[in-house]
Amino acid sequence: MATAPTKAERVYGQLRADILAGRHPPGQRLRYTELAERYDTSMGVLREGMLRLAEQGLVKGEPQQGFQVVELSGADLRDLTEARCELESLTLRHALADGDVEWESRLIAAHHRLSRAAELDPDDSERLSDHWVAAHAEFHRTLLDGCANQRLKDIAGSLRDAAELYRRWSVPLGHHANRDIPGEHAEILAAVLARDADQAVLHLRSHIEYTTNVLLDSLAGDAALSQ
Amino acid sequence: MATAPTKAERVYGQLRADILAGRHPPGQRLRYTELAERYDTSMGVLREGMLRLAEQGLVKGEPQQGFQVVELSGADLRDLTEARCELESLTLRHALADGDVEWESRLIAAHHRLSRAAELDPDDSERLSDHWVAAHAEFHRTLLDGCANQRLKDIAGSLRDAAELYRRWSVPLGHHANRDIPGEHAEILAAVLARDADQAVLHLRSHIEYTTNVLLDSLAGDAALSQ
DNA sequence: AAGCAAGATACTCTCGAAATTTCTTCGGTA
DNA sequence: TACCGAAGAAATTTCGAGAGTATCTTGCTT
Repeated sequence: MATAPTKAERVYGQLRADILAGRHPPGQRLRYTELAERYDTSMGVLREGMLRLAEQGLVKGEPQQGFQVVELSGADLRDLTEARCELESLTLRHALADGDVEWESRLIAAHHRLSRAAELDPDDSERLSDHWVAAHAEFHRTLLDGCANQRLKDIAGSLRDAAELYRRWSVPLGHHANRDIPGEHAEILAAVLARDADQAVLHLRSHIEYTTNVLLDSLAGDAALSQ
Repeated sequence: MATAPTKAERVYGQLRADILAGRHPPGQRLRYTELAERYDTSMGVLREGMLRLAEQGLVKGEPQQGFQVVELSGADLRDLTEARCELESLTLRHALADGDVEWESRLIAAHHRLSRAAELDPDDSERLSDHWVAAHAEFHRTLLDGCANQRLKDIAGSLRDAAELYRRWSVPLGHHANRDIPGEHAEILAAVLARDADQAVLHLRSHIEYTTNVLLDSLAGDAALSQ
């Protein structure tokens, strides 16, 4: 059959993508009967997927009360940002130490694709375009990809996914900030190509923290996400 | 019923504990029919547990070929150790910055319990005693527990679990090394109580790396684990 | 010896029953 | 009348067994 990847895998992937893309809002209860119809599958397969996502921290599950998408909170965002800054800095330093010309080439390519992608959704100028989001994720993934330590890369990746939820739900409120995101990416790239680790880490950290500060500002007025 | 925690939870916990304790050797295939009898449950709940463990990286699963305990390799141990050194150092610094007297007290208590625990199994002097292993894990967990950032603590904890597998399977080969483990713990504790971050991190790193070097030496002769 | 087919084995998925939680209704009391 | 609590009903989650499907093994043919 053409079903080489198992059905559980497909459902898991769709559920994960839908959460990350914001099609299941934070805090929303994930009921089996609803989702079983949406993803055309049975409860068992759904349960497997939700258990996996719970293990990743993308959904939260209590013993006899089902699952729900994790809630967003300013306190967690601060923790998350701190962890990301530390982990991405660390991994980037390793990438600069380990990465070869092949890696540099892929990074330049990813940067070029990102720089040519339209940032805002053509249909809804209040939201980021899916294409740009994908290109952005790919640039940052490639940035750390030079690191030879797979575990560090995996951890940084999972933290980045967690941050994606915050970005999806808060950016529309803060994108007006007068900010040169393409310029920030260019600075990171230039420092990497110059093999200047300190400078590269500095730019990467402020890139990460800038986004968080914008989000925290926009969250500040939102009681549901306070503290 | 007295079964407040769900059955899937119980089976998952037992399976995880059995793997960590070495009752399922690395590389061993985990067949449903065997385990269903061992844990007195059905295939469905077993599958859920294995999927969760796969997400953690404790078992490996291919689409239509079931699951098996992860293989050990020197290369992965090096990556793991590097990651642990970085993460535990980082988290320990945060703990020293955030931790209060309550934390210090718990750490002293954990250290005392560890220092009074018998290191070797009374029945089998080639293996570490379960009691000592538990006390050791608790000391290291408490050491990082002062850190206010839950995400950093979780990551450090999961890396520590992964390392536990290596310890379980390699220590019998290397415990002859002339090493003062209680002294190493005491040095870490003293530096923490003196609030000397640099010194504490230094001792912690060498504590972690020492164990790995012993393991790598013992793995070197074992072809199955090379590279 | 290599290739192929049939049987055996193992994994994946669905369906339905059991157990638990949550919601609703009803009666009592201040 | 408003509020609190208990009992029953409904909804939801969890668990288990069997059908379906893929992979591996065995033995035969070329």
